[in-house]
Amino acid sequence: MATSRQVAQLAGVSRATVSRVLNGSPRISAEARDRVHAAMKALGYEPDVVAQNLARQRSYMIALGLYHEGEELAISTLSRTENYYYLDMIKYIDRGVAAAGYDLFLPSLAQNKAPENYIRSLRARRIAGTIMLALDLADVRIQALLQSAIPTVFIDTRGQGEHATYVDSNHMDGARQVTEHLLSLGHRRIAIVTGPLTDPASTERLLGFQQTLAHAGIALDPGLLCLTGWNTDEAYRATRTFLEQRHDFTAIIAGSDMMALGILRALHERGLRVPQDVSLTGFDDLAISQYIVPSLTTVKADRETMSKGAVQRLMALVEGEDAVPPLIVPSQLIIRESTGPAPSPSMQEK
Amino acid sequence: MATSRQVAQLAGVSRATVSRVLNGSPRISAEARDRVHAAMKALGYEPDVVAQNLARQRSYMIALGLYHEGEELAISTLSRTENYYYLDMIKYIDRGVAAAGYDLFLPSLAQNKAPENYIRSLRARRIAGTIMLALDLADVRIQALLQSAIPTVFIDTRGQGEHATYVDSNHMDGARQVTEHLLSLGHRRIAIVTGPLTDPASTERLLGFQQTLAHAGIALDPGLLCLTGWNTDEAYRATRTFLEQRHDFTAIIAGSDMMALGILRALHERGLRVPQDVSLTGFDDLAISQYIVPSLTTVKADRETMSKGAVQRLMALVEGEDAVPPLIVPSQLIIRESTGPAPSPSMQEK
DNA sequence: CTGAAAGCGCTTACAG
DNA sequence: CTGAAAGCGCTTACAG
Repeated sequence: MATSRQVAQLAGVSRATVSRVLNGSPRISAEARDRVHAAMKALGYEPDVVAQNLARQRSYMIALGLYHEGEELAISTLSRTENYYYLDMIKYIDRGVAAAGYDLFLPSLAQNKAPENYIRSLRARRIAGTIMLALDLADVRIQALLQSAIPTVFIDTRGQGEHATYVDSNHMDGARQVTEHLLSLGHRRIAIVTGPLTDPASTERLLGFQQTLAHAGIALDPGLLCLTGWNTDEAYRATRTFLEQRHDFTAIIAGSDMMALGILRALHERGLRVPQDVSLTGFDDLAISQYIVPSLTTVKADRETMSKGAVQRLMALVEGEDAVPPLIVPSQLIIRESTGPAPSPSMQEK
Repeated sequence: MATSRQVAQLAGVSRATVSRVLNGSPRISAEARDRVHAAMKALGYEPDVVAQNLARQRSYMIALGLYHEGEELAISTLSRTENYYYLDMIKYIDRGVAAAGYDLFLPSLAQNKAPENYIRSLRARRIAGTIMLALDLADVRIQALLQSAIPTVFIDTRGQGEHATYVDSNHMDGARQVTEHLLSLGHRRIAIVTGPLTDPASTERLLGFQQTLAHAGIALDPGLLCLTGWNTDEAYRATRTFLEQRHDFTAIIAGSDMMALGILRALHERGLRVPQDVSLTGFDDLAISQYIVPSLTTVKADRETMSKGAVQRLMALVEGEDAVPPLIVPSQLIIRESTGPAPSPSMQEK
């Protein structure tokens, strides 16, 4: 590996000049610039990122955290079905961050063992900022992050602070759309199988559901509310238990597409057909949702817009802007095979 | 952020001593150690990783590359359905790497624009080693990596070199198991819908399939071989086209679970039921495969063993061992709902 | 526009 | 066992 010293020598300039050329300083003569560029080419010079980071006292790395209640803040959790939703987001985040000249860093488990060191370890790496996915605002590490001066954008959690803002989808409106869709198909007894209400996304959706029902003159039956975890397996198990107690509904709104997959199986095992016997909807619109049989009616979260918005906001925070406003992205209902008219022996049409 | 200088001052020792304590040097007095530890606690000291990396001329970061033909070597590709298979692997890799005191680094797109700089940029970061998933050995960057002294473990691609080894699953035996399973169910006309034969995994499986058929006295009908891409959508489209030409088979072996999902939809749209009309099998055993309806018979790749083996081998390479032997992990057939007896109007039982 | 010098916060032979 | 000093490869006021 060639060093800036060698480049300087070959170009017949000082290392300071090499550095200036490298960093696109304006006060440099065209001639010096050309000589340095030629020398860099000749030597195959690539600046030492580690040394740059030390000298500049900052790095061009963005930490990416992933979090679900009780879980670690690590990429490991990506393999959990409840996190498939984040895969595209990571794609767009990676691209956005790369375009801005940053790299993604994934803090691993080792650092999470001592929560009180979380911030310190980010600092020790001169992390420029962090993007946090799906987390629990009450977590001590998150609180520490909010207190710190580290620029942060939260996705799917509404964390705000002097150096923090968020990006989220409009859960309430999504719930409204899907509820109206089911109502228009004649469904009156609609069950909800969703994630814990400690998660604001669940609560907002529940609210949208409730309001829409109320508009239609229908009271929410608390016995049709089934709370469970966000992943496929938990939804599957919860639905099995739920079906043993109740089956006087004609539709289920699942908290996510991956949950819907588990619910679909539970219904299947019970001999209930979708959508002939029960209509089923999800949230998210994952890649697989259009392929499963039946394909899934769902509320699409515009993850591309959210991710790009997150990167753009993070860069603003990194540049020193404060009071960066949050972004709420619209949700969109996508109708597929899993929803159909309410079966006739159900409630009468209005 | 406290520095080692402040720690030294508070403890009444030199910075060299602080450094020695930090790195667990044996030649240090218990008394000095205690004083330094106390000072570190008092100041909330966390060593500056960037400075350590520069001084040591190495970092404790492992680069993780992901690659499919024509694609970038980036985490972005994780969102493609053909890469869901790698999600658990990343989990185990992250954990293994963290346990060894390393962090994961995801080289992003920006660096890939200039392929000739790929190695340099890894070097410039003092990357300790790399783990490469699913890639094309012929790629120029991979060739450069093999030439370089950077320790590398390939997963699912058999790259070897002085500083490189690989971990793979036993594709041929997996193909044998699934073929025997279908034969035992009375299937005689079996179609294969798989990824391109430029990928050795496909070729090995085809070989296993072919050999097993031959053992049973059956010749491979080339018209029952359908080559396409690894993702869900490509498999779906290819199967649709395929079904317009042929439907004189009673079973399909898909190249992966995600491909099977697309094939399932194509069959569904054609009015063919699984497994009553056509049996269907996958490869991989993804989390969703047990939930989709019908649940999928598949060949499980033991991703936990593969990943752990990869980390262990990478650490050996990083420690300077050479000629680290590769690891081939056994495959295991998992029988679920998507396979059943060949329908009666098919070939006669033997 | 350009260079000499100090500094970023560690580590590590070299002496003792 | 411990310290003084040099070094890792850059960047950046400070002069000129």
